[in-house]
Order: sequence, then structure tokens, then C-alpha cells
Amino acid sequence: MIKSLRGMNDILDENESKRFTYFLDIATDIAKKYGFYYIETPLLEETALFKRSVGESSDIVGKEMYQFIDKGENDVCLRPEGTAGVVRAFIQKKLDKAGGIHRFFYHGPMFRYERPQKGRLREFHQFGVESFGVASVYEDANMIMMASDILKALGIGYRLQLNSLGDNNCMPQYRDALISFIESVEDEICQDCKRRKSTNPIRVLDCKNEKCRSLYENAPKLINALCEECENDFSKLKKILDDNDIKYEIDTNLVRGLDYYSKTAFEFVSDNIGSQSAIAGGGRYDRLVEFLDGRPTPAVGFAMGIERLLELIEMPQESREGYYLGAMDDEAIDTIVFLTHKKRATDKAVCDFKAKNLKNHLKSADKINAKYCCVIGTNEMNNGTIWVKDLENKTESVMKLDSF
RNA sequence: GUGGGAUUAGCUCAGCUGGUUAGAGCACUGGUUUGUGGUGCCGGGGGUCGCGGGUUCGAAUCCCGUAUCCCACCCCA
Repeated sequence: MIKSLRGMNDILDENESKRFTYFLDIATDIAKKYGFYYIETPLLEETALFKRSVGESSDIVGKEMYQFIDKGENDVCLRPEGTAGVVRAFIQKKLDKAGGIHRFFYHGPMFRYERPQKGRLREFHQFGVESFGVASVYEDANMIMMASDILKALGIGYRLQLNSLGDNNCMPQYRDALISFIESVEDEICQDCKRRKSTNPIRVLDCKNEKCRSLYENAPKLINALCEECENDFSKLKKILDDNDIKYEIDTNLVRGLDYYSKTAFEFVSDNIGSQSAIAGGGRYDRLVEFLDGRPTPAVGFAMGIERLLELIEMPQESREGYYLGAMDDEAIDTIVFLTHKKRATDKAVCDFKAKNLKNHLKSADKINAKYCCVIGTNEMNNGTIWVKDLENKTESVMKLDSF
């Protein structure tokens, strides 16, 4: 038997499938209400796109990409995340030069060659939004509110963690200060932290190792090193969230794993899905358009991991819907098929192709959660009628075929 | 990539220290003296016990390998 590849799932379980489409309906609806419109970009892109945007030092690009040389000898890879492709499209379409505000949402599969775990697949699905052309911190707040609205609409509880990563003015200085601090304690820190020092020094602050943790208590804090502009934006952001009744925690160790983020960084986490607890994450990336050869354009966005949300969604109660039609004699089956087809013009309608007794038809109608069970038996055939039972209200009636 | 656990019917699982035709519940399907469901009763189908080797008279059960899932690390959505 040929099986799906490791870490790649089919979404066909009825429960899972319903949750998946339900999520997309809700998320799409809310994104549209925020004035975003749909963008679809290719799953396959030039490898260089991700190397330059996500960053070669990140694990995503460094060791998790599905990368290969295609038949035209192009170095390509399956997208590991969604932002880079959207930014590429934005620049390619010259929207950076056109100016103005452009807001997109997207959803689709992403690919990362990782060791699979619950909530961590090699092919997984994200829903994301990207906003270009708005430098104001109000847009950052808008993003957070949208993510929050989506999660609330789905009945999902979360904690929101917030940080500021600084910008070009303050981040490099802070980074240098942190690196020299790390060097001062380098003999005592763990192997992972030694590696992080060169790959992503800010990550050391997040180390789980107890000894490292206590050493880093004396490390300089980014939150104290922000320049005036970043400091003001961050304060403003907190105020907007307070005003709109969005709860958050400041996590000074929150570092996004992708190199392109600056200023606002946020993550929505759930305590109910195991160790892969981040359900949505995002932030501002004002320099990325320029990195990818576009005209400097402020931007901010977030992405949600759909699979991680699925089991957290509180599904609305399913109510009975549509018609079930059946015949008790073979001679009535053609009539049933005809009526079912007619009914579908306005309603959901399903019919059985086998003659069965009434009890079995009722059972079948119940099984598919139909609202009406409609049956033609000998009596009905003789009178040109159909027997209709409302399975919810337990009422029944007999109707003329032409008024059905 | 590192360390650990699991893998038996469509699903959730039982199967003791190896011993005759591998079980249960749910699901599916048929019937229920012949027109009333979701909540009765009786029956039926469905498993090369993840895959490949080995030990043994005999393996779902022991050993080795391998695949997949799960847990922790790492990382992230």
C-alpha cells in the first residue's frame, strides 16, 4: 500500500474536514470585514527568496526547506511560510511604487522538513494576512484585534504575548550589547547558547537551561534599550489594546524566529494543545520590502497554524437540515429520484435508491440528520401523494406530488 | 537532528509469564410476523495482530532491523 509521506496528512475525517472549512469560513469573513482581500501565490518559489527574507540563520531556511533543483536547473523550494511570497508578489506587481495601502489575506499549505509531532507537520496549513503601506502602530493593533476576533469567533481561548524587537536605530546596538554580555559569560553557558550567540543571539534569553537562565538575569534587556520612536509605539500599542479590551502579557524574551521582524512582535498561545502551543504569530516587518529590492514600505502581518487550531474550535450545534426521500416499493423509486432532483434547486436533498420499509427510511433520514423524511408507499402511489414527516417537530402530513 | 513510548477489525481498546478456528464496545449491514426515527431484540460482514527478518515443535506475545504516530529537546504556525 502506498502511504502518504511522513508528516503529511489527508484532511478527510468528517469531523476534521468540517472544522477545517468552518475555520476558513470564519477567518475569511473576518478578514474581509477588516478590508483585506484574497491573494494566492505559488507554492514553489526560487530558493533565494526565502534565504533573503526569512534569513539563512533561521532554522526554517537553514535546515527545514524542501529544496531541489528543477529540470530547468533552477534552485527552487516549497514555501516554508507565506509572507515572503506575498511580499515578492507585491513588489513584482509594482505595488510598492504605486503607493497606497494594500491589505491581503491568504491560506494554503506550507512545507517544513521537521521531525513530526502533534501540531507539527511537514505539510501544514496557515491562514495569514499582510498589510502594506501603513506605518502607524494602529495597524499593528488592528492585526492583533483581527487575530483575536477570529479566535474568539471560533471559541478558542488564548494568551497573547507581546514584545517589541526595536528597529534599525536601537536593535543593532542592543544586539552588540547582548553579544558582549554573552561573551562575558561564554564559559558557563550551554552548547545551544554558544551556537545561538552567532545564529540568533536574542534567542539565548529564551533558553530553558536553569544555569543559563540565572546568568541571563543580569543581561541587558531589549525593552530598556528601545529608541524613543519604538518606545512610544510600544506604549501606544499597549494603550490601544487596553482601550479595546484585549488582554496581553509582555514577554521580553519573545523573539520571532524569522529575521525580518522589527518593532511589534506578538504570539497567541494555547495551553491546551501540547508543547507546540503557538497558534498564531506575527509582527511588523518594515524593512522586508526593501530587502527584496522594493521601495521601502512599512508592513505588518500574522499567520495562524490551522491544524493547531482545529481541535480547539468550538463547533456550533448542528441542526437538522434538508430532505431525505425514500420509496417503499420499487415502482416509486423513479418518482423519488425525480422529486429529489427537483428539491435540490432550493434545498439539500438526499434520496435512497432502495425500497425499504418506513422504519428503515426513518432510521436513514435520522442518520443523515435530515429535517424532513419523505416517503412514497402504496397508499401514496395510489393517491399521487407523498408522506412528509418533520423529524424535529415530530409532525407529519401528506402532500400532493405537484405541490411538494 | 538527539533521547524515550506506542503500533491488534473503519474507530477506541482487551489479549496474563509464547500453546488449538484472535476478542469486546462503537460504527457498518440485514432482519425484526409486513407504515413511524434518533433510545428495543436477533443476525452478518470485516483482521496476512505496521512491515521485514530471526529464535521455537509452535510467535499478536521473545529478539533484531525498519516505517509511522506520540512525548521531551530543538524549532515554530
